[in-house]
Amino acid sequence: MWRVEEIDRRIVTLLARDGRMSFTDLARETGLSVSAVHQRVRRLEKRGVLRGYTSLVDYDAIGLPMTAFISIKPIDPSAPDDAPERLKHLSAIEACHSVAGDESYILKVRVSSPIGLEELLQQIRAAANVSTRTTVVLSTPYEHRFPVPGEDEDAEEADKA
Amino acid sequence: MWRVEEIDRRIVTLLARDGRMSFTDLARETGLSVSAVHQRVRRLEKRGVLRGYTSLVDYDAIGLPMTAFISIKPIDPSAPDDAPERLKHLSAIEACHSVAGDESYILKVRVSSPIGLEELLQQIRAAANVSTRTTVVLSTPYEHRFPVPGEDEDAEEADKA
DNA sequence: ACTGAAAAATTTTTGGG
DNA sequence: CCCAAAAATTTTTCAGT
Repeated sequence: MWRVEEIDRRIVTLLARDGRMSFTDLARETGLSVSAVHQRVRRLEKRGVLRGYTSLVDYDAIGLPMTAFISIKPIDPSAPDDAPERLKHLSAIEACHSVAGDESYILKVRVSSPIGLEELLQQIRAAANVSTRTTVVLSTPYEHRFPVPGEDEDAEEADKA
Repeated sequence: MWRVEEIDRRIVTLLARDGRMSFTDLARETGLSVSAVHQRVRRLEKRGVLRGYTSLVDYDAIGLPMTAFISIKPIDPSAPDDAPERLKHLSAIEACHSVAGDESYILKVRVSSPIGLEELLQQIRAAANVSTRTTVVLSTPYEHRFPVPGEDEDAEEADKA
């Protein structure tokens, strides 16, 4: 896998901060011409570095105020593990991560109420033949931040002297 | 909190699927005029239902191929709990959720390597005076899906007869 | 790869029902 | 809250370096 270079990285960062930023603004921020950034963005899209764009939604406002993480474990460990396939019709599941550790997947889900969560858990257990462990989210101080590679280094000016 | 009505919900869903969809396309999909959808989108933004827009990034390509969930617990339970504040300067932390259960927060992080994760854990423990429990993500079958309220009901045509 | 500029399309404003 | 149309801006294409 190749390394995304400086100016492309800047474009990706800007679009992560504002997915609708115009090419005009991207050009101004990067010092390139409009057509140059345009070309770069299209290339980043084609190469899959930019996978798409989305809006950030207030889930309280649309009637899904409850978030939870559900860890799942197969009841029959010898059965083929196709849980993601079996669960993907459940639209409440925002994400599905395969993980190391005692359980096999972590799901992030959004539901309308405790009863909605209960029903979802039943559907998950039935669909994938798994046991579940649920962690309810109480609040979310922050989310959807953009991790920048090499930003958290401790001693950045060590080799200046 | 008021209820987002049908057509606004459709707009939100469309923009969740494609955050750069044009007003022209939104108008066609909703059957409204361009200015009507424009007005509605601006209102949804002002009311905070649409919180913003972002690009979906391939973290492998930008040098952050490793994802993990880190659960944290205060070492001194009597100290004031300002962990989110103390941690938010760490850009590797994509999200911070306060949760019910044995631990107090779940962090989602992106790092470049196992060593990067080790260093991040040290920084987290030092900055927030917490113990950590880490679950490494092996792969992500899906992510960033948009949960649609009322999509997972089992018996939808029960009261038709 | 980048630039500048023309052409095409979209966004935003305006005026009015 | 809705539409239609004008005005402003952006996106997209393209010839040239």
